[in-house]
Amino acid sequence: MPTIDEQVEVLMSGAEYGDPEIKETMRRELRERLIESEKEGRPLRVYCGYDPRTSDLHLGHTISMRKLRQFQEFGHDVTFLIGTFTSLIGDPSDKDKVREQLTRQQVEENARTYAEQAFKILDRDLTRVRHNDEWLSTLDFADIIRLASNFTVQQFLVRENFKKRLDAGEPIYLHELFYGLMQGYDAVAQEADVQVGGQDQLFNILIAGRKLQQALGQKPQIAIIMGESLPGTDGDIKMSKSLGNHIPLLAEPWDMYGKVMSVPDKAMPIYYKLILGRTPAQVKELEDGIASGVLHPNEVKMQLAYEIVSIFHSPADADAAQKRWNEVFRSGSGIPEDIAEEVLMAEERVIDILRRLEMVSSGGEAKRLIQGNGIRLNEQPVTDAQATVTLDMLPAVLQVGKRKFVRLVRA
RNA sequence: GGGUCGGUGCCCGAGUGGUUAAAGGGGGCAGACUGUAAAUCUGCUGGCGGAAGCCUACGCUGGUUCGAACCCAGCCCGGCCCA
Repeated sequence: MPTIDEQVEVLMSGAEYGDPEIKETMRRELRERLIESEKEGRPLRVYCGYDPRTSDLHLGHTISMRKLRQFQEFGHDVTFLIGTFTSLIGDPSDKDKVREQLTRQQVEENARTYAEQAFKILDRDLTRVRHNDEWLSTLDFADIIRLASNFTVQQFLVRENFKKRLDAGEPIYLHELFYGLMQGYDAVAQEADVQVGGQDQLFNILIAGRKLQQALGQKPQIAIIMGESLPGTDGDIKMSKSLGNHIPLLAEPWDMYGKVMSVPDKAMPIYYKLILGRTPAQVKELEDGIASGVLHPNEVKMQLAYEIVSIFHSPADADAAQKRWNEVFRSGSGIPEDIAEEVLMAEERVIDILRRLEMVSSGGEAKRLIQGNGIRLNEQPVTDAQATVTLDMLPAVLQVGKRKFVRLVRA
């Protein structure tokens, strides 16, 4: 087992607070708490919360999960907290979308798959999975007012997120203030020693959580705020489902592989660092290798995709995805072997086949694709919007763009 | 409650009576090229229809008009200022 100081080094790595003094304070408190823990033989209670409003976690979430894993490896008590309560309430900020409120069942279902996904990183046997409606749903209005009385509005308004919107004249809903409060109460209810989160959670963890714990006579939790966030497939903006630049942990191997390959070259180093856990020295070696021409960027990216698929699926799946990638993009034929087959019963228009198989979303889209040479039949661009496939043309491979295929066969 | 500004296509945002399925940007998709679904350049970017054409769309509901995103009335929602 590493020494306390070594542990502190590992556990604080990657944490940033936008203020060196806070970082020092957190480092010091963590060290003290670790010593205390060792003396009392009591593992630290560590947790990170995840919002189950959407059904899938993505690569960006794995950064905090890796951090939890580190605590786990040092023998601490890790809780994977699922924010079921907040999801049941629903967030009315998208008011004109009338977001359908998730039912308890849906939330339960999401929560269940959440933990499954998380176990790709966390140790299943050592992870406590809890839902915050366990304690939040039992508070009554008087409790909430009492909790709220520990804060001033000004304390909330220093939060950058709110300040910016206030200055820009954008709405801030009252319930948003309560979200911070609820999350702070999570820390209280669990008597947390440590909470892990991203930059967007800085306020909730560092201010709301700690303050509330102190007000209620607990020792304030240590905040581990992960400094770097993972850019999405666009390479610039933080990965998020709502921006559509995410890579879901549940993505199929081939899709996951391709999505990683679509990440711009410039983002490769940070992926190696945050997702594969390469050390700064190793990352620098990669960068230097590419710069000097020793390493080929395409090979480096394929390696990245391969390793990521291996982690979240299996090496065998990664092999298959890579093989297919080579077939489609690097060999002459461009048609992979393992594609779906569809039986054609009678002559049918290409447009109708595509629509029937949901390879296009509308007839208009199909026509546009045909105009742009985006649809191929046996590798020949289809140029006539009315083209049909007759039975004596079978078997034939119909292709949309570079990555959607179907093999049409006789009955 | 009063004043005022605003609500436009996936998102942001122009448009203020007719050539407006609605400028521009982002995003997305496709093509070329390549080292990949990187980068770069180009094209496309409501639905149905073989086509002619039809339908839907500028917060909601009515109205004026040959014709409305655009004018009028009421309503709903938001920002700011005042109370």
